Amino acid sequence: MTVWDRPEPPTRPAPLDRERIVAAAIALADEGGLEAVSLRKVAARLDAGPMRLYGYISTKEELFDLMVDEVHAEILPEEQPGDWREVLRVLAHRTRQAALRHEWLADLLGGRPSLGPNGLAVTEAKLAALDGLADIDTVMRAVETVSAYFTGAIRREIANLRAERATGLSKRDWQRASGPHVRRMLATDRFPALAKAVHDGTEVDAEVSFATGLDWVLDAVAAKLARPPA
Amino acid sequence: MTVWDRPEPPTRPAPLDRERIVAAAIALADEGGLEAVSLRKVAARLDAGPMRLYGYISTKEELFDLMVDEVHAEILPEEQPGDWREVLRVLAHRTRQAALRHEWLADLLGGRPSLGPNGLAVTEAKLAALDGLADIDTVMRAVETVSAYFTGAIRREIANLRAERATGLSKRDWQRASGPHVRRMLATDRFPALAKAVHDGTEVDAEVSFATGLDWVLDAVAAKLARPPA
DNA sequence: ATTTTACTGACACGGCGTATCGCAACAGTA
DNA sequence: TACTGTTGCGATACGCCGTGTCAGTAAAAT
Repeated sequence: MTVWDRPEPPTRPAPLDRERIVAAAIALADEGGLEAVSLRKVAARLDAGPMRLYGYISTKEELFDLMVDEVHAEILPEEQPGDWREVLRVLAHRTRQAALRHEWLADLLGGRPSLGPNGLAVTEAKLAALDGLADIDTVMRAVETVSAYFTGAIRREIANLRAERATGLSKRDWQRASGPHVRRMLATDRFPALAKAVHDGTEVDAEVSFATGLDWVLDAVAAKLARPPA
Repeated sequence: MTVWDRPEPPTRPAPLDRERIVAAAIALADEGGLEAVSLRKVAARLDAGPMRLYGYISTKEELFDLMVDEVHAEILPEEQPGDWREVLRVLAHRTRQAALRHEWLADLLGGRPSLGPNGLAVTEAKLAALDGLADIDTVMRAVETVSAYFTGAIRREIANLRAERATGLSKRDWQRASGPHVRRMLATDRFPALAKAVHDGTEVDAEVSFATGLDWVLDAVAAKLARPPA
């Protein structure tokens, strides 16, 4: 039996692993948002049928969890510099930057506990930075408070960014309430303080605003660390 | 032609309005979470075909916006008592309570700007509370910072609550890392600070934890109000 | 060489959001 | 009272979704 008689060995399907699946999903999400991620499309990117994925994940939600954990790897800096304040500040900013790179992260942030290896590593870094500076409960409260702040701030920032993009209004115009609906509402003078804020408020860079609020919260933490609880 | 010959007049479909639609959607979401809300099911509750809703909303997202605005009506207290701090604290707690009543709110909070009448009214209340206590930009920063904190904190609280419910673990057990995966991770001693926190941390009531972090942030705001920015 | 195991992928199911469009009920006119 | 214009309802349909089922097959174990 010569070579010519023998068929080629059947091409085994390209091997799959979670890494490749997650990478494909992230690529899709980066391009078209979370809603562009479907198991069918992820599988198609990997030349596989949708059902193939169920060997690696058992639910679409799990895929999202893996995606978030993957981004947490980007968030964790190689080496931690400086004092606790610097560590928390850097982690907050890196999370924000990750969300600007991967806007879909804003949809997932805080939506489920991050128990993946990278998520845990980030939490570890936060706790380690404060370790020994106060009793454990205060430390945990501090980490949770800072995290809650930047989670919420990032979500709002991305939400506003999308709204601006969708309406085609610049941030300045939006703040000036150029949207017809908001303008009409403000004209009713049922919202005097809001109207004043929109009218007189300075345009602020999103990053500056984020950093300022973060500093306030860090100040608050510093105050509690200095004077441990009664 | 007697009555008996004439058919009854065709029953005109029960009139619809946004209020009834939103109420039906909220009921569905309260029962089965956001994912239980489909235009088809909302319409079915109102004895209507799905397409009927498109006269009142043009997209499912708009329905979500209306739902959020409706809950904002619950959040706004009838009368505002006390000083700015009290106002912000009450609004934060009422938002949290609304999210405990309507857990799906956690999925939507901060996801889009709240420009409905009730959402604007809540923002107005926050701004009005601080009006005149500092320059406008500081006031806005304060409102945003507090809002970011409690948005993030509420999301985390609901996320944890769901995780506990899903795993059947009590909060205490979960904090003790009884989940096999987390326990295994902690055993690797790659997360010493986290392990210590889990092991030595006191169990804290969610509301207390929320209130504590909130007070810290309010302290930070108070400090900035006292000493206006350079 | 044979049996067992594990995995793939085709198919199917039920549900989804929403575009299209014929039709029926009302409002206005003569 | 007949007619006409307008409105808006709902049946149908399209394409997509997540995922259960299951027959087939290739690898591994015997």
